[in-house]
Amino acid sequence: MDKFEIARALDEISRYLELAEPSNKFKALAYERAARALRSQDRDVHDLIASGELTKTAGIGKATGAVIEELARDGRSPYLDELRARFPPGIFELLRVPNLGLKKIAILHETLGVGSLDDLEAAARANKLTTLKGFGAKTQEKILEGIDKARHRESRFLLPIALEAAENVREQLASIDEIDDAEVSGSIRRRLEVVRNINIVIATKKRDAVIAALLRVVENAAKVDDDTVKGILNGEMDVWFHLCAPADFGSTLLRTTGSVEFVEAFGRIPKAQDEADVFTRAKLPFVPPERRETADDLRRKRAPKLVELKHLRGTFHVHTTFSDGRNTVLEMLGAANERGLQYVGLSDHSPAAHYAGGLSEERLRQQWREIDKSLPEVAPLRVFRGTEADILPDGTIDYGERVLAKFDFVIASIHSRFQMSKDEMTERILLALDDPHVTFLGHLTGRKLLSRDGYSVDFDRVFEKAGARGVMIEINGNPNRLDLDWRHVPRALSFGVRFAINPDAHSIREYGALMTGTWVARKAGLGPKEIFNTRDADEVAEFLAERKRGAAGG
DNA sequence: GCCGTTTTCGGCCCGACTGTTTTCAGTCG
Repeated sequence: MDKFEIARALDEISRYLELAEPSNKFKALAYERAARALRSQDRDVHDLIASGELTKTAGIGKATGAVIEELARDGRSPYLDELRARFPPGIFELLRVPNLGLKKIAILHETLGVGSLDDLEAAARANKLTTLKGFGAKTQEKILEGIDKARHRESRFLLPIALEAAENVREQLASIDEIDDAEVSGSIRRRLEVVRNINIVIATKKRDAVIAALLRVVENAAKVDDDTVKGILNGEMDVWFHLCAPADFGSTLLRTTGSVEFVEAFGRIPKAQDEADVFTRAKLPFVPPERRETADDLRRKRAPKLVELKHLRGTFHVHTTFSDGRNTVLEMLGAANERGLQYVGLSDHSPAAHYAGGLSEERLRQQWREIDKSLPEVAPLRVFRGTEADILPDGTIDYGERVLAKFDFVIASIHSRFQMSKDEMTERILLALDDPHVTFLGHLTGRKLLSRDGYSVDFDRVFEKAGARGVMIEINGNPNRLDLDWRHVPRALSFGVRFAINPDAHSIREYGALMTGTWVARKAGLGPKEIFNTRDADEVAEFLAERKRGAAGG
């Protein structure tokens, strides 16, 4: 096992310990810390073990060290196996219920034997929860509502997860000889941030043979009508296959890509093998799939040139192990280099974000030394020193004037007090936008797709101020956030706001959020010129320096 | 379970909020 797999196992032990020994929460915390300590190690875990330095690492002691050694050597830990055996396999699915944490889950399991959403619902409906210590009528009511939310979300999927599943299915189709062509359509092709099912268009001249073959590709496959087969993937995701003749592939692709409103506005769909020809024959300008949501999307006179991943020359909003990232400064910079980026803006958390390991001034200086040390190894990559600084409840920016002036750029984000009223929240953000050190506004609404609504805010007032102050609004590409929502972008544009596509990367892998962020920008109709990080390193450096001078000069 | 030291126990990150209490516990970020 590598360090990340081992760290995941340690996190799992930690979660089980909160259930198994709720009175000793620090034991669980110790395993969590050990996981974190391991992730932030530069060196290979097997080297650390061989040299005897493992347990000298801060946060890793005798017990956690022994578990790490077992996992590294055997790929399993008897201690973890034992813990798993003590609880029902689905017990952590209960965490999907809002406001239900491990402490309460432990009580529910211990006293009522609750081990799944179904168990929990039955217990709540039987009015059994109110009898438990720490639970009351309101909690029981909220849990019942929460179960509904958890179930509702169960059948919806984040775009990258659904896309990957869909592409896997499409690859399997390649082995079916009778299939001439296959393409993913539906909301996945439109790059909608949350989708409910997979749609795949299949071109074939031998319909019956393909239908027979499809029955083996997905579970519970069944013919809906002559052209449609429906099935289930991995026991959770609905898959629809749309069969058509090769000469009809383009038209079927258009029809099943949707949206329903867009297709209705399109009117009669001419037959064509190629989708672009469908538009030509209908005497309509081609509309990229991402832009096919409303009837208006068809009426635009000129299709704008949409931004593409390859246009992004660099990126901002990247975390490292100095705060809550999982890869070191060098690893994050190296990965950016491998992606062919010209520049990276590192931005770890500020002190107010305690839970995320926000950086003190001393830790900042250490990080800057580490950046300097790493630069020769990642040349010619340019590195900008930034921060993701908390917008405090009163609207001031964490760190304060003296420290903020030292950064090349500042991303201002809200990480606390989400439940303020709309007016209070708006005022808070407006005040933050007035701080001359702020370069970007981070994840504007704080939403987490499928788990948490964003806080309420007066968008127009925020856009107006951001436009006036020249503060760019981040399009956070983290698939869980995708915040700013593409639906709000046109309004922001009308106030002169500019954007940056930021990955909010907490690991090397999460640079992938540049792709999802680009999808959002495309859905919003943005071109390369409207995205700050399509500019080259010199332009960006000049812009940031100029802004800094403005902040200093007042 | 880990760590440090005023070495072998006591603290471990913290503040807001909510619902449960009657002074606090669990959850969240």
